[in-house]
Amino acid sequence: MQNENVIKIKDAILRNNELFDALADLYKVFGDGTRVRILCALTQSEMNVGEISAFLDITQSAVSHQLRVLKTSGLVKSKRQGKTMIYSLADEHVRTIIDCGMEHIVE
Amino acid sequence: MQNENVIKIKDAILRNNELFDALADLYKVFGDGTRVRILCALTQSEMNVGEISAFLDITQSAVSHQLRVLKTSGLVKSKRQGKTMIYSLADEHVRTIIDCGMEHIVE
DNA sequence: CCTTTATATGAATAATTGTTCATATATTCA
DNA sequence: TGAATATATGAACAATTATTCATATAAAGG
Repeated sequence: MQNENVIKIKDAILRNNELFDALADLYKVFGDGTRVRILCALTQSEMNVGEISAFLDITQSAVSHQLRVLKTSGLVKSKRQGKTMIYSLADEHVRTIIDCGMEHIVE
Repeated sequence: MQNENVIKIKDAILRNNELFDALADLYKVFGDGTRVRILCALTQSEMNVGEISAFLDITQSAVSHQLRVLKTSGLVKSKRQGKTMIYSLADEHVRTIIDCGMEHIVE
């Protein structure tokens, strides 16, 4: 009894559900004070882990854990430079999303 | 290697801790599938609780709980119409923030 | 009033998550 | 190679949170 249209509609809903979940997952990453601080710090300039840690006064371990979250979700990228790892924003979208939120806050 | 500029920037960030927390709290609200669905539904048109519940196939209680979160954080508003409560987006920022996230997703 | 319908809310539970501590891995340099 | 430095990671713990179930409140109509 599953005609083509029903299947299409189901697919559409499924696709949308995945989209919503992806959207929620993205915002979840921004929904933590430490991660927002790291991202905002990186909007100013790229930094290595130690610098971020010192700059934001957060333990190295916590920074490292959160950087992994940020990298996994594609918001930051890293490059090795000798013993240190330099992190930077993955793309301009990150800046845009932060700005979007800021505008709502300071309204 | 903490020169004056670093210290200044650090102070600025520390003073803005409240801002970052506010920003994180805002994104936290978007960081849940149910709430994103509700918000997206409301971008189409205002709806009462029962309609949202049926439309998204979520229990009335869950919808009501999340609507409270959304209202407390200023993302939706409500008006009573007889026995029903009609919810709508509080302002255009909500739409903008969702669009911002969408753009990142579908890149 | 009493019943029905719509919505809100409180308590309990399960699941997720951020930090810390200890330790592992990786790179440089003596 | 061995020591020192930088970063990553795993386990454990505490805290937050989303849902469910039961029930309370609120409005409308008889």
